[in-house]
Formats: sequence, structure tokens, C-alpha cells
Amino acid sequence: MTQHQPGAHRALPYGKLANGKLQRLLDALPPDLRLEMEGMWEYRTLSAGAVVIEDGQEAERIGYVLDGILVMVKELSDGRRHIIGLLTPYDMFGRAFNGASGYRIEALTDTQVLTCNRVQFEHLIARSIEAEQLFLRNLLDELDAAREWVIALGGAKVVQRLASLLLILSRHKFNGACGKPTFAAGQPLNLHIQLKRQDIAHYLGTSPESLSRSFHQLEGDKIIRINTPYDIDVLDLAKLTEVAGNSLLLERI
Amino acid sequence: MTQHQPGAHRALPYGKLANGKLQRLLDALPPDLRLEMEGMWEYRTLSAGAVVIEDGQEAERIGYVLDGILVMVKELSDGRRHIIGLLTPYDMFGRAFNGASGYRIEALTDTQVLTCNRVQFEHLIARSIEAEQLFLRNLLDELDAAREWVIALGGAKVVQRLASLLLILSRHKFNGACGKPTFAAGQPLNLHIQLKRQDIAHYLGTSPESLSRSFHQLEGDKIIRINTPYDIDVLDLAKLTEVAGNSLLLERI
DNA sequence: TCAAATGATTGATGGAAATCAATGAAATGC
DNA sequence: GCATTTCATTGATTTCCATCAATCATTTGA
Repeated sequence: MTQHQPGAHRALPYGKLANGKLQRLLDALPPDLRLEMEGMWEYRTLSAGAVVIEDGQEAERIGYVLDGILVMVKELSDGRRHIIGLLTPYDMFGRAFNGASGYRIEALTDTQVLTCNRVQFEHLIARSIEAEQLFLRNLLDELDAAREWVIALGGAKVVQRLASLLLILSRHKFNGACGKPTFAAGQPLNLHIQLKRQDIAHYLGTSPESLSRSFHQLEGDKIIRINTPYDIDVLDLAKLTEVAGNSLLLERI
Repeated sequence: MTQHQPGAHRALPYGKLANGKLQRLLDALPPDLRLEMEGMWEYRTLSAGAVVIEDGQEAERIGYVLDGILVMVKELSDGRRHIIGLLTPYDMFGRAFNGASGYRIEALTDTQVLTCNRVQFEHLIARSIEAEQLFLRNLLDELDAAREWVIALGGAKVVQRLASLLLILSRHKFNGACGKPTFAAGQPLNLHIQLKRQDIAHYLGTSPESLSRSFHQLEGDKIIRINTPYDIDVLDLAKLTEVAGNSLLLERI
């Protein structure tokens, strides 16, 4: 975290983490290490556009996204931007042990993150087998998530890829939610998509115009409801899965 | 590795690893651990179609691909196969610490692998900070590789995605090669693509027919030469990069 | 407040690709 | 060896999508 909003960090708000991924990780630690681990984290907010980690630099801090979206982006020599991946809530960013980043990470929206000094984190990992295994598991989850994006982008048609994206975001929302799932009962699942159509389009390998048409196709089929371009209700998860063309993305909900 | 070709494993042939990724990893270990680590590995060959790790099972062994291609595949209920990802030489497979696999891993071609007992490997990782960090670094590399596929598949046109695939395979071939690169001098780089057109098409989110046309378009532009459908010479890496639409995939050659 | 800018959407059109159908080529089995 | 199957390729047609252009909605800034 080479740049962040000054004055925006304060102590870890434990309530924010109830039922969250990090909390589940912490729960598995021995009490003494857990206390130490908890003390290491800082809560921060980032304004949209803030650079979290610069391309080619070694991250000073690592962290978790709590709310908002970070984007991994590569600036090409001709000025175009290539979006490599998205970091949504409960994803980890910054590379422990792994040197400089090959791309820039920036906040696509106003974002809330938990961060931690990288070196401090590495030392804790090195001292504790439990912490190390938690981190490894987390990393392996990230790998699965990245491979999931590959599936999502493998769809032949735009509407298929969009459906896959919405499925992934739905699951993030669902897994990150507190308490019992309200979802199986058939209520609409509300998604706050903090991406501009242009960014989504780029990420899905299509144009904003085609993307817009796909959004409205899904709405016409009663699969989603578009409240605003950034506020989507998923009405029919089964149909959405059908359109996505595979059930893989849903199996971990 | 729940199934493999009987009688096909023997002691680690050190020569095979010269200049390889694993060798570089081993070199960084303290001598005593390095000896122990080296003793853990077995060289095996797998016949095309052999199941390396079954969907839903916990891997007994983890390993590295030396030659050939493994495929991560999910069998859908209606009998179709969804290719999740490819494992090419120097990729790691099998999940340490992470429980059951969510997909099947099978050999797409006759494949040479180095494998190691998972539990033994986990114990070594737990004992040695160096080994642990090597593993972490490797895992983070895998994550980068997965994100690279996202870039490759993000291309809008079929020929673009194909070019990206060929670039990635070229780099694997190149980085895995022994000794000095013969590549910068402009010689053709020979690729043995062990995938059927249908499999490549599925992976790139297109049809075999469109894929075939893209192959021959690249050949017509003198960028590749198609000796057989499975034997491709890359004649002009610069043009190939141009068609792929970005230079990201090339930067690590 | 209003003008300007940005983003989302819609329409029209040419080009790209999926699909259907057929042929050629190679591998496989008997 | 030949028949059979599988795979790759090519052609013709339809569908999809990128692009250009225009409009509408929302946000931004003075």
C-alpha cells in the first residue's frame, strides 16, 4: 500500500468481520497468535482511482478487500489499459514472499480494506504453522477463483459470459453475507456492481453496446432486474446458471 | 495420484531437471533439506487419458509436469466436458493443505511428471521456512499464470485468442528449454500441440471450424507453419504478439 | 440553476463467427 | 488389406457482435 487516503485508517472494527472470511481464518488460530494477528490489521478506506500497488513495485502492505472493487490493471505502451482481474470483497491482495507485482492494483471504486504490514505478516507466517497453513489455503482458494474467471471468460456468447460474471458476483455476495442464507428461498439477490459498463465490457472481451444489450436481454427474460446500471437484482439463479452454460460456478454457493 | 501407469516410475533423473524450474527451487534450499527433498520425488510417465486426480478426491500425491499436458476437466451431468484449465510443463498439480479437488485432472497426452507424497511434502513444508517460501513463491507464480490465461481468453476475436494461446505455449517451451535460447536468432520455434482441435476450440470458447480458419489465417500470414495439426512452427513471434493484441504474454520470455 | 461532460442506451450496418453440411485425411479395428 | 471411425478442413448460410452514430439520463462544474 504505497498510497492511501491519509487519516482514513483506524483500529480494526471487529463487528465488520462477523461471519467474514478473515474472521473464520482468525478463529482457527491459537489464542495468543490470534491476538497478535488481530493487532496487526488496520482498517482503511481508499478513494476510487487510488493506486494500491504500483506496477513493478514490491508491496509494503498486504490486505483484504472488505467492500468495493480493486482492479489489477496493466498499462500498455500505447496508453490502453488491460484489465487482468478483479478483486472483490474477501479477496486478498499484495504478494507475501513474492517480490514485485507485475501489474498495478488500483481502487476502481471507493473501497474498504484491511491491511497489514507485509514483513510483519511474513514473520508471523514463518513462526506459526497454523498461520502458514491458513495463508496457503487462502492462496489456493485464490487460485481456484482465478481459474473460475477462466471458465467465465470461456463462454462463446456475450450473454453467457455476463451470466457467468453475475453468478460469480452473486456467490461472493452470498458467501460474504452474515447469518443464514436468505437466498435459497427465492428472494432476489441484490448486487451492487461498482463497475462502469465500459470496464465490464473490457473485462468480458466485448463492447459496452453489446454488453448493454445482453443486460437487457437478461432483464427481458426475467432473470435479473436492472434498478440502476449499478444496482442489479438477480431474480432467477437457476435460469442465470442455465444461460451461463454450466453449473460449475454455482456449486460452491 | 490415485492412478498411474504401473512400473513407469523410477528414481529422479537429475539430468532431466537441468535448468528446470524445480531445479532452481531446489538450489535455494539448505543442503540437508535439499537432499531430503530430492529423495522424495519420483519420475513417472502417464498414458494419455490416465486420471491423475479424481473429482472430489483428496490428492495422495502432488507433482510437477515435465512434458506433455494435463487437463483440469469437469464432467457435466449431461456428459459434456468442461475444460477448466491446462497444466503445461513446469506447472504444479495437486493441492497441498487444501482438501479435495473440485475437478478431475487427467493426462491429455502421454505425460512425464515428477510426483511426491503429499503428506510427506506438507511435513517438509511445515518444518522448513525455506521450503515453505519456495512453495509459496511457486503458488504465487501459478496464480500469475492463471491470470495470464484470463488475458489470453479476454481477446475479442478468435485469432487473437489463438495467438495468445500459442504465445503462452511458446514461452513454456522456451523457458523449459535447456541451455541458451536459440529463439532470439529468429529460428522457428517448434510446438507440439497435443490437443485436438475440438479441445482447443472449447478452451478458447469457439468452434473447431472457426479455430481451423484462424490457424490457417495465421499460416497464410506467414506467422506459423502447420506441419501437421499437432506440429506447429512459430515463424514470427513479433507478428504473433501483434495479433494477440498485447505484449503482456511475451514479457517473461 | 444551467451548461457541459460523462455514461448508458438504442438503432443501423458490415464483418466475424456459429452452425449446418459435406468432403478430405488420418488413425483404428478387423 | 480394407472398412470404419475419428478428426480436420472447407463451403454456404444464418446469427451474433463490433462499430459508427445518435439519443437519453445522470453527474459535474461553474
